Amino acid sequence: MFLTVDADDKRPLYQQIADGVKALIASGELREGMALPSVRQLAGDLGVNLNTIAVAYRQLQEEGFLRVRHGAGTVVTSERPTRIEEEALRKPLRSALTQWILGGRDDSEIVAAVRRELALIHQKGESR
Amino acid sequence: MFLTVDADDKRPLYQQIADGVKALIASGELREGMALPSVRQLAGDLGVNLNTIAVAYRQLQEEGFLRVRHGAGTVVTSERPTRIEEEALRKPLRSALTQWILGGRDDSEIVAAVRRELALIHQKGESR
Amino acid sequence: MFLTVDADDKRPLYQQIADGVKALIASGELREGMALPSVRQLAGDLGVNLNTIAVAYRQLQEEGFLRVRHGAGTVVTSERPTRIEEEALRKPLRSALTQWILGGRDDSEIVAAVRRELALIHQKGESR
Amino acid sequence: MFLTVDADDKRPLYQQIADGVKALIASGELREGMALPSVRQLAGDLGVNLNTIAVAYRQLQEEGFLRVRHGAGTVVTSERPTRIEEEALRKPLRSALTQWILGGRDDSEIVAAVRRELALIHQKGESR
DNA sequence: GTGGTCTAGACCACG
DNA sequence: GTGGTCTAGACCACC
Repeated sequence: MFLTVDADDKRPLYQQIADGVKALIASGELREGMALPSVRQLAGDLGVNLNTIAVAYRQLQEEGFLRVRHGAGTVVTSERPTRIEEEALRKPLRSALTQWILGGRDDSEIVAAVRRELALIHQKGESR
Repeated sequence: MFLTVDADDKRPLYQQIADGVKALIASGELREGMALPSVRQLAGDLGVNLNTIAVAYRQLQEEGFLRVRHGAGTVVTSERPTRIEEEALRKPLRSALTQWILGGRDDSEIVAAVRRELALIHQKGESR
Repeated sequence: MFLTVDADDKRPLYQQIADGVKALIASGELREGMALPSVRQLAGDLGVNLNTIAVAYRQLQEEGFLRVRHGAGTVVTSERPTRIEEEALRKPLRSALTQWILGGRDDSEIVAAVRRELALIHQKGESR
Repeated sequence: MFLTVDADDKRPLYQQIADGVKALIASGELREGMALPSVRQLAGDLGVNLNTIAVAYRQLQEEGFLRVRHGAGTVVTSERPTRIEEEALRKPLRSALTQWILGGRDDSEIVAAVRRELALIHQKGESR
């Protein structure tokens, strides 16, 4: 579990943690059925409040990524969320691409960066 | 000027407005030297408070996109911010791509969507 | 915390407060990691609106002097901004020196005053 | 007359102009009895509004630097303002020095910079 | 006319 | 508890 929180990040702590878990799932580092650290454990590791972890886990549960089994810890759910509607995915992508354009990149540079980034995301999950 | 604010959006109003202006600049709809509506005017159009617009404009000024001249109006800066370092651009891109992967898309689908989105962004600025 | 606001001062209140905090940091009275009063507390102490303090704190955060943690408090940043380029520092110095010359002082008087002023700035931080 | 206005400067235009004239007087470039350009002329040269120049000249007149002779133009006054009280001079000096300290300079560096700056100010007036 | 600042008071989000 | 956002409305400074 390589999760970190960054005080300079503008996102709230619980969001950073939830996003971090999602990234681990996306990369394949966390697979279906694998157990997550307990709320107490992770809170201790990251040096944050118990509540903060609980909020992150609850959000992930509501989104269907985790299953909390009473008294038996938290595991990555076997049934992944169904194919998400494209409309919801476009907004953050468009926003990210806009920043690249404003940063002075042309389309071919951006597409190359996207390919590079996708490779990096997948690579992490394979190295295990 | 096609700016809108969305109450369901999690971002604060002033951020939505600032992002909207940036998008207009990225698309070429707003070009160097063009005047923006006055804070009062835009506040009236969008149905938000005058101060909210002022905050958005000030942020854009600090980021180098606008020149706010006290007593005169607000115009798009002629000299755009220099090429932004890649590191700052990667985080939001990576985050957006992660969501696409979790949404069940494979890499080729994602790259196609990126190309589509880039075309859409540029298209807007050309229709004038 | 010896911060005051002066109605006769031409600078806006939030700027006076931000400058005051900077002066306390420069003198060493406020050191890395020290907590600042909450916006509500300081607003009450100075008799200004809560928002005015928030604006001052946000500006100081953007300049790298403070770390504002939502839900927790505000502390002096551990890593100070790196060495600032001389060009930005010269303008206000030149302006101040010009006034001394117009006020009828010769160079040796001015240099003596500068030494005196520097000593005063540092002195404050040591008396603790 | 080497006066310029800078749109990036935070000071209002009339203040930049007034400060510029003061700097020319301090350096000796403008001496007692010398005529200043007319309001119209200077407004045209700088590309600013007539009123803006008028405000700057009026401020300089109130401070005793200029004498406006009805229908006969504006000249640098022969009787310079008396020795200004030190208290008024200290505030901007202290503010400028604080910035140098925060910028990472130690006292000897600052004193050296002050000597350099004083020399530069005087030098300008001699080269004519 | 323009933008800038400030207030009082409300409500929300975070830890 | 903390800070963040927003409003309504006031007054000021600039051009």
